[in-house]
Amino acid sequence: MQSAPHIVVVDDHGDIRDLVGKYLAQQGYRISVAESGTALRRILERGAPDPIVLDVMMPGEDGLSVCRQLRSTMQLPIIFLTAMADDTDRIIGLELGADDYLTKPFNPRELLARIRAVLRRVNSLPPNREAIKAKTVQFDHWQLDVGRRELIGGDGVGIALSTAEFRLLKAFLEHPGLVLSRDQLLDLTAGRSADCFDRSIDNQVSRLRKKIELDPKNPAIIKTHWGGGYSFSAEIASA
Amino acid sequence: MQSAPHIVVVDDHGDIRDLVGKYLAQQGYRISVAESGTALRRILERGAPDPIVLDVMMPGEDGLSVCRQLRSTMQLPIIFLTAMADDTDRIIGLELGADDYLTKPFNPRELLARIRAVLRRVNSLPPNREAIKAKTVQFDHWQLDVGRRELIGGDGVGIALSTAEFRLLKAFLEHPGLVLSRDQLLDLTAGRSADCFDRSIDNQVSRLRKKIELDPKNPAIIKTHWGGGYSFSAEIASA
DNA sequence: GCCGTTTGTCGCAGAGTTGTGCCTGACCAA
DNA sequence: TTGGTCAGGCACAACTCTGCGACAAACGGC
Repeated sequence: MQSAPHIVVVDDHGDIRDLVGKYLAQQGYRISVAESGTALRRILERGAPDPIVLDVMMPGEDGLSVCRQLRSTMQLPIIFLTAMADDTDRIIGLELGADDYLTKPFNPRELLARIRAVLRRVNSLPPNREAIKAKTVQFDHWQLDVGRRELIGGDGVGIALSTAEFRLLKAFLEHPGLVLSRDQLLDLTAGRSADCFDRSIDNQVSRLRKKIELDPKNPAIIKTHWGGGYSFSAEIASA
Repeated sequence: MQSAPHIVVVDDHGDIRDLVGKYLAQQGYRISVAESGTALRRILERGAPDPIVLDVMMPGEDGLSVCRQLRSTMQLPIIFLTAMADDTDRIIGLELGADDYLTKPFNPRELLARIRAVLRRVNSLPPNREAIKAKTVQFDHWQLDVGRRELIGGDGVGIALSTAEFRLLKAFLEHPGLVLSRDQLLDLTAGRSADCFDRSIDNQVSRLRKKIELDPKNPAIIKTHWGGGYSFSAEIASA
């Protein structure tokens, strides 16, 4: 959680700039807005922002050419806004190196979700599939059957895990001991659903704890790091 | 600490100039006041100040145009004062290159906080992530596990660090030996909360010392530089 | 189409952390 | 030595973060 990310919104419509800017500022981001590619370049001179939200359709220089030009000089995450729901344009945008796109009219919440996803990806951990090549993994008094997505207790009794629980547990097993932020966990659990409220991770952790911890109130396997995230602190042995 | 920063307050209201000027002078800053853009330019001829506090609404030439003109000729931190609580205007200010803004009526303390934040940003140290690419760092009789956010003592016993403690220690490890001012430390520890009273750093240092120093009363690792800040003076080896 | 399961969201209460006030003691300059 | 400023440290308060129960929406099987 470094200092708040800096987002630049580029759109020729004042009302969209207002709406988006206001909403994102409210969410704690540092916002700059620009009405054209030229104005954007002026902002960029004063330091690189984290992601850029860029309208495709603008009079004069359009978003695609701005993107093309930016990409040639610097590595910046770009999220496109486009009025055209036509897939062709989406694909062109992504081909140019956009990290994501959104078609108007859009829900501000969804934009927020995309932005967070992009930011997550930028700070993402390298994957570590090695740890889990094995068919079963042992930790604490459990044995995880990766294929069956099932936990087997010391007494041989199996407990079924839901998809999300299994993904979360796998993310932990692939990065044992590390303190993982909620954003990283969202990323690791293949945060397919563009959900933005990372409190959902809290809930998943809570549910998982209820299944695997002897005493869920005093968790011994998944530890909480106040202000930091969670870590998996049990010994792991793959078989 | 170098010589006190020089702040120019530009507002057409005499009472605000007095109030703000008096308060900031009391805090140890060198203050100039101006009632208009013309007066500001006269002050600027005599040397560039550090930040400018600029009212948006002024008769004649307003703050926005003053800002636009300043930005075209020199690189100066600008903090806007605006009576309009409307977010649109805030964003317009940022678009023009303001570094921060404040809506009237404002708390002088908050203005102070913003000024300090801007000054911190201007004097900020370049980040030095290289030093800590390694997974663990050794110093004194400790070994810091960066991923686990844990200190391991010579006896192998781990000590958990809180988020703020970990950030502070990391800041020190990334700039070993350097005397870091409280402002720089606030900046390095991602001083998210724009709190102005740097005594909080003292407290963090105190808490950290209690955890890592053999004798917290006679600190050997984190040294105090009277009137200057703190420095990390242990040998560091990354593994 | 209905129903059970899963999963995200909300809201509140509790826990832990972190900032602030205040006092004491250390350091520096006359 | 004396006065002033700055740092250390304690304790409290405020704050933020987290845990979790409850609810609702989404999903999938039948």
